[in-house]
Amino acid sequence: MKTETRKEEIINTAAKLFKEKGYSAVTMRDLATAMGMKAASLYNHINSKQDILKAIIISIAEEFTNGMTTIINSEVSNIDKLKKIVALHVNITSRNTNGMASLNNDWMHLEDQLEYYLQLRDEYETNFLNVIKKGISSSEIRQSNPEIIMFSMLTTLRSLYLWIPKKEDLNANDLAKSLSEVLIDGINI
Amino acid sequence: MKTETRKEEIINTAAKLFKEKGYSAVTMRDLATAMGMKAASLYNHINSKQDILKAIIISIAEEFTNGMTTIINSEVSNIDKLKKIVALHVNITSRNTNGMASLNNDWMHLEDQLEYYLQLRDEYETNFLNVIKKGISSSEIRQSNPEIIMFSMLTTLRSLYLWIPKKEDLNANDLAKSLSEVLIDGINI
DNA sequence: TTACCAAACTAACAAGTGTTAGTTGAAAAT
DNA sequence: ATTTTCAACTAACACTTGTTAGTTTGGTAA
Repeated sequence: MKTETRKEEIINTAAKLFKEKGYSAVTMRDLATAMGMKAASLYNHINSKQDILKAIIISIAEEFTNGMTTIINSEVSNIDKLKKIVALHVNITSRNTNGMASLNNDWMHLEDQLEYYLQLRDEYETNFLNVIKKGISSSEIRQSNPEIIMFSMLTTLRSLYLWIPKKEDLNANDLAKSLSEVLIDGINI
Repeated sequence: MKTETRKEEIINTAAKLFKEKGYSAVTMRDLATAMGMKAASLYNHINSKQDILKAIIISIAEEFTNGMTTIINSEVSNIDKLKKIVALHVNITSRNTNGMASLNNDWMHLEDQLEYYLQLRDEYETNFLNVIKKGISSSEIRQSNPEIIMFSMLTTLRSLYLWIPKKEDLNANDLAKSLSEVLIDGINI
């Protein structure tokens, strides 16, 4: 019950392949080859291809939900909440760039868990938008279309998985700081 | 030779399906059903599934290349060049949101044309980055990491295909203006 | 030793894949 | 009136897909 390493190895390898070609284009034989085994052997560890995708995406989505809840409930300014959101994305993405690719690109291939995923995403975006709206109301944030601000921030943050692996020299803290500078100080009053 | 409408219908329908599920997950039978015909009949109009993807992606990529060339050669400030780049994305994306989805998500499934596509993308990003760097040198743009600025702008612009269809009420000019406000006035000095 | 168990294997399946060949009926061109 | 062209069709192909069943192997516990 403690060392589920083989299963996790498979899931991590799958995430890497999914990042390169997408869920649908990766076959169980591709995955098996990458693991150095035969396709049928994978089923000693996992139940189905779909279960792999579920394991990758849902755990990350829940990390975001939990992170957002903590931020929402923290007693700081709305600008500082936005900075925490930036750091949350940098943090989660740094630890699992491959998984983030699946979350971004293959969520629609979720079957049983699709509805749940969409619910989490919806709530997340609602919370995000509320921080921005409150920031505008309280004059922390420049008067501007809050949806465009969120869209701009969120798409940038969602694309971090593409960018972080190319900039290994930049550590997470520095990146979060630079990103906040570009994303937030721009809209800051 | 003038009215290639049937072929174009197939390509546009394919782009719509590719947007929803991705190139690999869309079968020729899916496409045929969406067109109201049998899979084999598609081949009276197109050569292969791969050719459809090529037709979708390469034409858009070349539009971007041409647009960027015009902008680079125009005699305006670097900030105004950035605003023109924003407008270029809004314009191309508005006219073909489905195709933009394929360009963003399925370019890696290009076969013969993959190298060519990557070359166009590389050049585009180099030009984009140069405008930002020059803008910083000439003190039009706030001193900041030019790559992060480009990354932030480009990922937002590349995600427009997700956003434009949801905001039909906003016309292209207004959207370009609002986006420039958020993306550029933030970094503007 | 014996029994057990995790984790690999081979073989096979039914269904689905992109694509080709050849055919048909209707419309357009001659 | 005849031929050609267009755009659909049926049938089939060779291959790939996710997955299951049953077997083998090597190490660990009894």
